[in-house]
Amino acid sequence: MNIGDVATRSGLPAKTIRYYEDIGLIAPQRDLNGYRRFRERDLHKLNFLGRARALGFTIEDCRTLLALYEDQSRASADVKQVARDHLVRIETKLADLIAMRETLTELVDACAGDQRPDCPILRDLGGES
Amino acid sequence: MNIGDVATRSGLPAKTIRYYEDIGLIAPQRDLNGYRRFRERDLHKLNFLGRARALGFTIEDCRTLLALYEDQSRASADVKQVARDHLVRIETKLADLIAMRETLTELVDACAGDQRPDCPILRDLGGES
DNA sequence: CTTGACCTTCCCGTGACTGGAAGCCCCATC
DNA sequence: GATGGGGCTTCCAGTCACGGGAAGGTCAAG
Repeated sequence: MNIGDVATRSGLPAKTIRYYEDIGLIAPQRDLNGYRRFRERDLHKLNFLGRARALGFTIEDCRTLLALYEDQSRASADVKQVARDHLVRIETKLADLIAMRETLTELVDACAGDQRPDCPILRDLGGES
Repeated sequence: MNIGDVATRSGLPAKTIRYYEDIGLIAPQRDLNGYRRFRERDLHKLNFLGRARALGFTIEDCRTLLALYEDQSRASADVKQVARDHLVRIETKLADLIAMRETLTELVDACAGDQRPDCPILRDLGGES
């Protein structure tokens, strides 16, 4: 398979796949003409990466997870720890976003949204609450 | 006031304040020695920016909001639109994060987290659901 | 006069890509 | 055999909102 094929089959942009090779997540072979040659194993890794990224894992998390995936003597505790740490990051972000949403919703609701200049949103941002 | 003073009083790092000048959000005067000289008005703007950023508005949003703030003939509808657009972005991110949290929570709960290699998290990422 | 805290500019790095330019390679068609 | 078009390659630059750190000027205190 060439890069275009794995791009289609993995759903990842070719650019991203090249990037993943750059940073050492995958190591496809090369044809004589310099083209990357992907095997099923590479495609499988890319799918793994796509799913992990979709769950919000960082690239470094992905590197760790991929190593654990390929390590038959891993302890599931190590995998679980990576996932749990990530879950904590997600919870933190969620809390931040929920707080923002609450404040913003209040402000938006309080704003008339007409032609007049008077605006509770700007009053709040300006510190004149 | 020098930059250190406004940094303390606004809660923004000096680096950030210089950056805001770079991109034209503020325009403090200069002393003869080249030091930035901030007046109350500048500090007020920085507080405005700090609050807007804390609500997750992008820098470009902040630029728009600041312009509206200083425009006495603004329509509150314009402010409201910026806020509402931002709210939509937040809702989208929230939905994404909540979906991630759900999947991750399920996977973490299903993982024994012991010394054995068997792991539902890796099975899922590997596509062997 | 020296010390140390401040200030200045400048450049590089972050994360995870994305866009684009310049240039091969391969296959099909005329 | 020329040509056209699509796919592949590398490399460079940009994104967003700063942060780190170097090299050097400035200022007030002791």
